[in-house]
Amino acid sequence: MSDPRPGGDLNSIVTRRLRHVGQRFTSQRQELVDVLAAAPSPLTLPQLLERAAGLAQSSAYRNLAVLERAGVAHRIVTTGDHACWELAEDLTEHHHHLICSGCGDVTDFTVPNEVEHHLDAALAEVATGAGFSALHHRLDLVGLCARCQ
Amino acid sequence: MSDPRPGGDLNSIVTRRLRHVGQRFTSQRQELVDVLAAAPSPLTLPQLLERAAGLAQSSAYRNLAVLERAGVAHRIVTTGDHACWELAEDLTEHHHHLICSGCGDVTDFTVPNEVEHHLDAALAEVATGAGFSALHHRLDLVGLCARCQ
DNA sequence: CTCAGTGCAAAGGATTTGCATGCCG
DNA sequence: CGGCATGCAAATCCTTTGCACTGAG
Repeated sequence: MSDPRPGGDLNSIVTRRLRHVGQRFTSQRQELVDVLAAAPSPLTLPQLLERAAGLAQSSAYRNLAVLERAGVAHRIVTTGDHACWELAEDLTEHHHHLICSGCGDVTDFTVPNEVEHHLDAALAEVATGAGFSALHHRLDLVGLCARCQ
Repeated sequence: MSDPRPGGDLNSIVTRRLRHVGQRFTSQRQELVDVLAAAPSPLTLPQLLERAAGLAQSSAYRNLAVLERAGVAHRIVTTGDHACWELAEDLTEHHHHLICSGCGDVTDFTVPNEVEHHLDAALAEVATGAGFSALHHRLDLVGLCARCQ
């Protein structure tokens, strides 16, 4: 909704990241980013195609893959048939997902900073102990949404 | 490794749960459960087939689906090609996953009770606020394992 | 004898890829 | 011009399903 970041800034960040992996910021990629930025929740490929008219399915997949390699988009695997896509977390803000096991819908949520900090500290410890270099964590709440109960 | 639950007990729990959904505890299902119980981490279907010799692929998929419906096994979707399977959480103990984005390997880990409690409390609050009836949460740490760094 | 369970082979379906064309730089 | 980007159609590959057979109760 109320995005703290001016629209032009997002574009230049995306441009930079794409260039960093040797890719251009084409109009199709622009449209995908716009649609993802406008959505309140991650979108499946069919949902993306609905909102971004005129994109070929294969090109959408290809461009999403490019955006993911560039660190602009992020793919979420669900139990549903399709994967979901959202903007990379550092382009939005750290959040988590409510996943409805009834209808497969995904909704964003956040937890208090204090909880996040506890979590981060604990995870950092685990990662170190396992010789694991952590990139990010993922916290989902699985259950039934209001409509599916 | 050192399982606090006597082997026979697991069997009778599984038998009961299967019966509850009108299914038998066949030798193939027994073998799947055994393999899952012996594994230190979730297994993909190919890994399951390696360890449980002589199972037809389709039967393995079918039986895993049955075990999942019975609440005995749990399917984990990863970014990798195959889904992973593990025993239901109430048959093991609450844990989380280290997911290597290099090789796709999944390793179990736990966090201190105190952190879990903070988390549970915060999640319960979120769920209530969203009219969401939570079943369970999922916390994964994504990064590179020791071998892939 | 009956019916769930099983194996094989074929179907399904999301995602990927090959190839010819269009367009930006 | 050269090479990336795109669209279409075909290929991939995990997973599911149809069908005939086997085995437990």
